Amino acid sequence: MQTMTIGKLARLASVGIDTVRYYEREGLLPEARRSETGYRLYSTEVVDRLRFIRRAKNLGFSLEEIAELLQLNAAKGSRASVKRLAKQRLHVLNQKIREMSAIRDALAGLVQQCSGQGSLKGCPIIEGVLAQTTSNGQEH
Amino acid sequence: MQTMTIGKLARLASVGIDTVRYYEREGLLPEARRSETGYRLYSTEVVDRLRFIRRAKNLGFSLEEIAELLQLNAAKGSRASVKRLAKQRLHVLNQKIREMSAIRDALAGLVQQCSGQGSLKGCPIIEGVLAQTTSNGQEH
DNA sequence: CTTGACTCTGGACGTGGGTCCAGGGTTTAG
DNA sequence: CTAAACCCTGGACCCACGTCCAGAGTCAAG
Repeated sequence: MQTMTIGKLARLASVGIDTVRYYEREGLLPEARRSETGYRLYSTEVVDRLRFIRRAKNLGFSLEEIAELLQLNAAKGSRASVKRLAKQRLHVLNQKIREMSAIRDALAGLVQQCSGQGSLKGCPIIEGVLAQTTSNGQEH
Repeated sequence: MQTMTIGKLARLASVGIDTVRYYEREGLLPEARRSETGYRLYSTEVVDRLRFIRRAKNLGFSLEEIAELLQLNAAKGSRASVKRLAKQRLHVLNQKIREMSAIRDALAGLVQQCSGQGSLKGCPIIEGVLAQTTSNGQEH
């Protein structure tokens, strides 16, 4: 079997049919060949491409970044550019993990301090959130 | 100064005006008292409540969870229930951190293997994403 | 031939947490 | 008095990433 319609493709790649069409719209998949009656027809290579997309997504790449990767690939881009992209991703990822860990530690500290008994008056968790006498450099 | 309009409140709490109204709609803030001409009027306590919300959000609580916290507070809920909520949050947070770390490690491995030189053919990053001969227990 | 499974299109809807806008009224400084 | 700066409401819009729907055509099995 060399050619298949969208349903089979979707099944093989473990994505939804709508997702395939969505990726086509978004330019992550090339426009499919059509049968005489308008059905999209795919070769097995597209299964691989879809799996590539799915895995890159699992690695935390956004669809936009994946499109970029695919373009590099198609344009025979250099390894350097791929590495740059991956490093960027890695950086963002590390940043996020650090932030989340800080939050986790703060929360864990509060939970540990809390006896879990008694009324809310003086509950370390509530007070902990109330207190925090600014250390936040927020700002959108 | 005991009472203020929405703009000042928003400035003091470092949030947007629209955000304040949004929180009121969502039940995170009580409906404000109004002036004769319909302006919302706030006391300084509301600044604290807004800051509480902002900080809880910084700790990774969703608005829904924050509403729950505030209700516990208002209903004089027990410390146990607050602790339960916080522990839940902590659990989810740890889970996420673990997942992200796994992804980070996978990506870091690929980046390290990649020389950054040459064409894409044989680039460990691209191949790494292509390969991954299923280990994914994804689904929907 | 009919039934059911499959596909097509265009467009609406969903999430979470806001943000922005138009078209009005109000308050304050000069 | 006028202009600037503030406030009101209801509703549309934003992000990413899809998901679902209606209404219609197509294909394979029995």
